[in-house]
Amino acid sequence: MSDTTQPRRSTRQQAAVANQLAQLPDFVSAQELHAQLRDEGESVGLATVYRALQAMTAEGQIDMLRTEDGEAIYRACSTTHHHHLVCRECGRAVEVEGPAVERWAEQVSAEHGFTDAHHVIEIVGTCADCRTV
Amino acid sequence: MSDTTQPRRSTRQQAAVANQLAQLPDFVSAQELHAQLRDEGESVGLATVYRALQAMTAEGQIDMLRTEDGEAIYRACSTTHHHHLVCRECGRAVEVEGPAVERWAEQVSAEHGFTDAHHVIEIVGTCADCRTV
DNA sequence: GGCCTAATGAGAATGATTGTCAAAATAGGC
DNA sequence: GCCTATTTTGACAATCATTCTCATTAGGCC
Repeated sequence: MSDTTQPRRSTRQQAAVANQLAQLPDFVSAQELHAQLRDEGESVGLATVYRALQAMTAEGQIDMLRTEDGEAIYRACSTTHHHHLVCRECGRAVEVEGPAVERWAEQVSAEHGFTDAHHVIEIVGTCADCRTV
Repeated sequence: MSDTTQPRRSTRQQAAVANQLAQLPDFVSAQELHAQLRDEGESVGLATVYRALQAMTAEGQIDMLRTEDGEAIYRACSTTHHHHLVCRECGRAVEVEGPAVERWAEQVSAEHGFTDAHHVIEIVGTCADCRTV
């Protein structure tokens, strides 16, 4: 049960989702993405959009995170490993890196006998713009 | 909308929620908290549990964050801050601390003008027991 | 005690997400 | 190009946390 990453079949629908996502600068929810595709005539079933997003997330091709109210949002992601600093008011997200943290995570995992470790870090705060309101 | 913190009326139910939360070392979902209260005979309506948790979160008395699958979980603020190292096979979780990471998170937030920042770190790996299977 | 108003609770409503399963599409061998 | 085994799709039902509704109950205060 290793990550034998068996490639999925390539279909019009999956391509449409990947394409749309690649052209969007910001995070979108599955629902929004589905609506956009429909508006562009590239109609894809809602369940299929969810499945495509799940698959791409599992394969690490896109980033997924949660809004303050629990909705999952997705975005095409640069190949570099990074984390997010999200504003709890406006949802604006900043990508941040932290080599020190990467090392810490590796070390902690190793100390406890864990292998093949991945980690997720989310920092939520109030950004300067929202604070001054 | 400053912290005019107009005090809510104090009721048995709110006290029960606050109390229960104060005695739990870790995050719990509203559903779990509701079940626990029921089991202890201190029955409180589910909607009321949600309302109490919302109010306490708004007043900054407790922390709220989201699990990977979007469920809201809550914890009394005073608990020692720590993170989790979770096995992807058996679900076993180890609590870990990392002062360096805490400092890093604070620093990154400040650099980008974010205030009042909280963070969540989850490390997922395969533990020694599950690897040897 | 009695009044005013906020808080409660039971259940309905909401809304994102996931499951179901027959029909359609893909990859590969011929 | 054609056929077949398998995967993927899509419409809709099902799930499940969370919120809403509204009649009833219970604080706070005189």
